[in-house]
Amino acid sequence: MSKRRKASIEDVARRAKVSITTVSRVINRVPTVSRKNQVKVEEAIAALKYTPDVNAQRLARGLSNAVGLVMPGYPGIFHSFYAIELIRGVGHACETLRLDMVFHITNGYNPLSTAGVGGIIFADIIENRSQIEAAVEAGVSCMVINNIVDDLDVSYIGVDNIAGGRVATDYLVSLGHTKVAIITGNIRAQAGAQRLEGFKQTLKEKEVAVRPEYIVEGDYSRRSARLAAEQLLELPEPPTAIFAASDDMALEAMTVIMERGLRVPDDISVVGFDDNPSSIYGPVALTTIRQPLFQMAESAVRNLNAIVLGKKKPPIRNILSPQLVVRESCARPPIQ
Amino acid sequence: MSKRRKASIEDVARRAKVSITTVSRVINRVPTVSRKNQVKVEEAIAALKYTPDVNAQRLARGLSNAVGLVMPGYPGIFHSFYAIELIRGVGHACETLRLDMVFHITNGYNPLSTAGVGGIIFADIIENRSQIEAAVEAGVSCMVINNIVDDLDVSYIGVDNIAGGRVATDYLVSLGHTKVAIITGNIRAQAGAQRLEGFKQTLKEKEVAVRPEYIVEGDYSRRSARLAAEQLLELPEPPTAIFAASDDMALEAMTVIMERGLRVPDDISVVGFDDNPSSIYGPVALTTIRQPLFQMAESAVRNLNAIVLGKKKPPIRNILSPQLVVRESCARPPIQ
DNA sequence: CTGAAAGCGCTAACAA
DNA sequence: TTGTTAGCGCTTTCAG
Repeated sequence: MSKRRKASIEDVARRAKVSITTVSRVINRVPTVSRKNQVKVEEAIAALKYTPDVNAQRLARGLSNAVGLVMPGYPGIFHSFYAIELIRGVGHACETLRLDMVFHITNGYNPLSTAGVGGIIFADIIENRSQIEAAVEAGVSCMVINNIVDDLDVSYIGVDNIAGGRVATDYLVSLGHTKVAIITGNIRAQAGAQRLEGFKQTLKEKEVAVRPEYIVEGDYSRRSARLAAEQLLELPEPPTAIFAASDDMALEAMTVIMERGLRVPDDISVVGFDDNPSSIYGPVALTTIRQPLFQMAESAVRNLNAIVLGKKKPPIRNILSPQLVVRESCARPPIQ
Repeated sequence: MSKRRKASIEDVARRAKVSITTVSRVINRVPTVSRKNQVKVEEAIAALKYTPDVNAQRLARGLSNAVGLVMPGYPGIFHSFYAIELIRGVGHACETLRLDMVFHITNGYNPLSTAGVGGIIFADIIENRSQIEAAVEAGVSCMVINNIVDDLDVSYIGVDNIAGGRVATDYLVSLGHTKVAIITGNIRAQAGAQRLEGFKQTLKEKEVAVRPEYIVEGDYSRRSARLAAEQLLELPEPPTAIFAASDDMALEAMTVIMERGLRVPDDISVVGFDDNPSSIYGPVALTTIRQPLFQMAESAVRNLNAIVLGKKKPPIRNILSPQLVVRESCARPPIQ
């Protein structure tokens, strides 16, 4: 392993007997290079196994081809379909746009090293806005997913979570349920809070009692859902329908229900949120609210990139409508 | 939003009435700065909201404070405890070492942009070695997790997967099982193949038949485990014990078993691999093989960093012993 | 179509 | 303790 210094553009130029500029041109696919030089340079590059130094490129260009993805590091986040889909989506978009994805798992408080990235995607939940404020202040373009931030100069894309909560709840009520419970997501985050809000709104409008004991807090983890479901089932008057703020939690709730010898949907109806494909494979396919996470993430990257490149003017704001996907986990309530 | 150009080190120097070098010194905490200048510079930095340009730093230092994490993007990877723990571990270590984590999800074939990172961690499965070879060739330090690569100048850390497979299988056999099946991991990856290898070795040594129909291939996803478990249970002579190459798969297998009205461990024993905490919460706590993924990931980052900084000489190679964690999912086989 | 030269913002000798 | 200066490797005017 001769630890020879990495070849630089100068080495290539020398070897190809052209100027550094010409080499730069072929690297960047600038068309104004003669076929002959083009070939010479490419040969030199191959021979020297030359790869451009991104740091030098970024410095010279004054632009970074990296996008930051920041996610809160609370327990369970990584076990959520939600987070995973966003990572996949961002990762995929970065791959096709040849962007680096700088991934930050954060507690939400530590200052972020916004440095070195062209833009930042704040994914998932933000309990605390200091990081995003700092990023805006530092002049870095920001894109927020699933969290409406109208008072800052940032873009966002997300689903209408209040509407999502409403659609789910409305469906359950329309089936005839009056004892409907919710296992919430993290309610210190906007998405979780809004899903709950939609739930309450609909119940009120339909004149169905909103019982405090039917509102139990989860955090998107299966574990929290198990606890929540157990708590719900042990109630003197258990609900006949449960809306879980994520499919993962809905799945776990179904498992708990079945473990107790009850049936879904005969005894208890369940609706989830996300449209996680794995919710099709269980014993009972889950009725859910679809939010196109992967696409949202991809779109976030593309738009952010366009902003960074100056091709679009921020803020870009995009709220999608969540959609009910009816499968097998809901039915009319059992007759008393 | 006055899009004023970001303050540079020169602006700070001018404002603090010192040289650029002095500013650089306070940024980098070089002790030889007078208290007075120190304060002046800090004030200027605060006033200008200055943050160093990492690209310029990296270029000047000839060193990148970023580490790459590359993971294969095959379906299901992100739903695995395995991948998640590694991401968390790497992320955590990066956070404490103030390193950027550049995350690459790859198909294993596309050339990696190794550029711009000080070192690369290849996590999880590598079906194809071209990327790692390219990285080595490019002179980037590499650290491979859970995959022994002795013929390349790379470091690795991992668990002894053959031993893991042996321990699990041995435990089952020692309980008296003779009809023991395996749901493998991705066997195109070393870890998956070795777990299977350990399984076979032990069976042979203990003179228990290795039946082909008892070896069914999974890919660490719950879905694949469900399919595998169903296939196993539908055999004319179903196994009395199942070793799944991940806890996720073991959990899914248990679910399938229970759905069919069979009991764990009374009818069928199950052992997993990982020691995923969520395998404690189900109806039957899972017996499993522990591999300290989070710690392995952290250690990978620390060692890699030490190598990049020249504080340790590669290759650093570290194979840990997996450990059996006995809980409730295994018992003696049922009496015929 | 090509090349010379001026930076990009910072670090690290080296001198003072 | 401080400042001068020469790069780090690349892009990008601007002339030719």
